Amino acid sequence: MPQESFKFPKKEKLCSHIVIEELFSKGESFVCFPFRVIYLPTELPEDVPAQVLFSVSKRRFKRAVHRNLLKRRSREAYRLTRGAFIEYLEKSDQQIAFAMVYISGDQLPYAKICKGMKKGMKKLEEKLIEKQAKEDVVD
RNA sequence: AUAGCAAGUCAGUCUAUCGCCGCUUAAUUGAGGAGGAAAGUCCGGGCAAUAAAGAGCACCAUGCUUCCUAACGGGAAGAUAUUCGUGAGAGUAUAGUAAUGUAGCAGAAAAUAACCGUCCAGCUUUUGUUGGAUAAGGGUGAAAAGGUGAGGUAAGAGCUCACCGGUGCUUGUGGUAACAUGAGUAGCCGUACAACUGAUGGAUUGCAAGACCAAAUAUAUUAUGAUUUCGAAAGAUACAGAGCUGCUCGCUUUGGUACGUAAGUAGUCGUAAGGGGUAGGUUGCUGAAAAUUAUAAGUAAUUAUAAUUUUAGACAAAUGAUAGACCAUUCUUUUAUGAGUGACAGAACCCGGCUUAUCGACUUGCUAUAUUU
RNA sequence: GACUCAGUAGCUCAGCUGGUAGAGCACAUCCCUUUUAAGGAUGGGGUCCUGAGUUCGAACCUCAGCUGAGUCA
Repeated sequence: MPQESFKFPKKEKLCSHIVIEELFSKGESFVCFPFRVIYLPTELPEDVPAQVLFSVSKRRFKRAVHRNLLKRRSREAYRLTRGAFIEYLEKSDQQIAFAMVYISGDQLPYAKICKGMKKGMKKLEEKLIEKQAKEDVVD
């Protein structure tokens, strides 16, 4: 068992204008309590399995401090829980871009966000497996 | 002791593990990484681009004095008036009214005031009416034409006088000055505001400014190759007309058709160069009107000198999470445990202010009340 | 990040240089009509976004705040 890497460098953040626009116009989405996940398997400019973007609406949280705090918490949760998901992607040789949009009305503590994140990752993995299975059938 | 006023300071602390951002190193090696308001974007600068000979008008801002400052609509120390507070103190206002403009409603009249009233004269038997004098009185209004008293008068009136209030001029004293205060003298003195007058300042746009490098795609332009279209003269062939000549050959000449070449024109395709420039990248970007400490000058804002230090630089945007201990505080209650809370708020080109938000704690000076000595 | 606007009746808007806040539609009542619509008459309805200031007096002028739009790649 190789030691799990908890690093989260800039390569794995979604920064490209073009990919983001494509993601929000073409991507599919589902809700998983504190988050709304939008995903799109595409080719990425960097050599990594996945790129993520975290977003907190200005409409729900007026103050920059609160938005920052929630983004940090969700980023931290992703960093610690994504191990299995990345492993799966590497095995199946896919690249994916996805966005996590925070939709809860109040500020949740770290523990709840972490729970939601775990559920979200699992669900996303299942969806991808389903999709690939369909493609295989079509081929 | 309680309650306050002013000025200022701090903005929970420490340890471990796993991370993030840029810098650095041979190396996860090393040392860093959010505020007093980073906020609002309300003023003033730096910096950049564009524009510009100069002047005036318009427009906008400011408004007592002296000082501070790179500059300001900011600040410091004062002046006058006024409001709040028992008080320490706090707030607000302050260019000018010569000409021009405005002052709704009410009121006789809103700035060269005569509606009622008072008085005089004429006419009229009286009631009344016409002409004049008069600002003492009149339910108004935000504001009513210096105030009080006496003299005076037909009735009144700064019409005259005394005292008081205010104004202009001359002048003494204090103060850098605003101004304060005293003496003399004059006319007896009409309010407020402004778009009006005068003084000072203001070019516009903002780092998404601007500068540089530059894939992919399309391509101005240039060079070159291939190909296609158009295509003159000369030449040759056949045909037609005319002439030499009546006919044929031949010759000369005209016409048009086909052939075919070079220069040239236009298009298409390829190759090379190439400008502007998109994605993206680099720069602008943090060493500065810098910070800290000390000394000196000044009532103070602030300034000068010396020493020390380098102290965030991201760009779909870093500065976090978890665990434990301590600190402060709230609730419960078995009084030493348990549960909870930790203000406002997050750099975005950089400075100086202003304004707004803010839990709790501390320092210095001062005030009021009560008690004790 | 920088900059520019707006907020007035249930809705859409006027109100320009301070002096009683208005129009259209909508609503209510009455008239007209056999009835409805249309038409006519009358009426109600306002924290002028909020709070200070200037002024005798503020929807309007000044300052601070709140909310909602827009422009710049």
